[in-house]
Amino acid sequence: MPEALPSEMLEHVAERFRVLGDATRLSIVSTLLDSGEQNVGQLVELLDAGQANISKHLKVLSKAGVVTRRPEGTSAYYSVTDPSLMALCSIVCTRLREQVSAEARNFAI
Amino acid sequence: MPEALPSEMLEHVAERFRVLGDATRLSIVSTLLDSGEQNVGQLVELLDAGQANISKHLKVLSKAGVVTRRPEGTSAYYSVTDPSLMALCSIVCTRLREQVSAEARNFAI
DNA sequence: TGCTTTAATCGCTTCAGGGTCATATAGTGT
DNA sequence: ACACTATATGACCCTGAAGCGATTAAAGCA
Repeated sequence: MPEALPSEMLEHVAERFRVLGDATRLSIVSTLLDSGEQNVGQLVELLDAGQANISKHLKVLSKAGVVTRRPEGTSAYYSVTDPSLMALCSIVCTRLREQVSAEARNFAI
Repeated sequence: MPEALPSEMLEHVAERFRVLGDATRLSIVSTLLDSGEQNVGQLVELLDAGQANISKHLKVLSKAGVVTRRPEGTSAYYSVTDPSLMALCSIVCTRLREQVSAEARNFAI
């Protein structure tokens, strides 16, 4: 019987969750999912953040294989390529909503 | 049309991922999933970690609603109560394996 | 009322990583 | 070659959190 979480993978799985555990990075992937491929400048403007900051986060995301970089001229276009991302986020969102409503029920008691 | 990741939830979703983004915490939930409910002392022994450390992580996990605490005598028994946990971990594991094999293919080319 | 056991908390140190500014690098056009 | 633009990187500061030892708190028992 397979373990729920193989011990050799623990650190890797944690690392993946850590990549997603930052609001700025989530806002980047959210933007890419909503509006499709964007270059760094566009993301900087849309998210109202520092250029260096966005670049760094994009590096983290691309190193993790969440996004892919497509250079074009002096620009770099990024898009989400991780097919599991939507599922992960949607599971977490659903769970969070469940917890909120469960808490509301407890409060009512 | 709903956004992939509602902006009001960004920080909450990130926080949830952050809770799972630690190898020690993952080893705790992994143990609880494999062996069922355990008290703090048992976890300390199984994971060969400091008691204060485990207690702190359990607090984080229980605050996030991932595990539940059941006091009994001077002990405290914890178990996983988040139904989404398995799905999350299994998605990440699968994705990681995909990436590894994809990398292996690229290397072969 | 102590005494023991178990867990939670406090104080502390250390380190990873997020943010920013400044600089380097790379591509484009003149 | 030079200037201009877009992105990446380096240096730095600073906060958050992990880990540890010591202490406290709570439950059970003599």
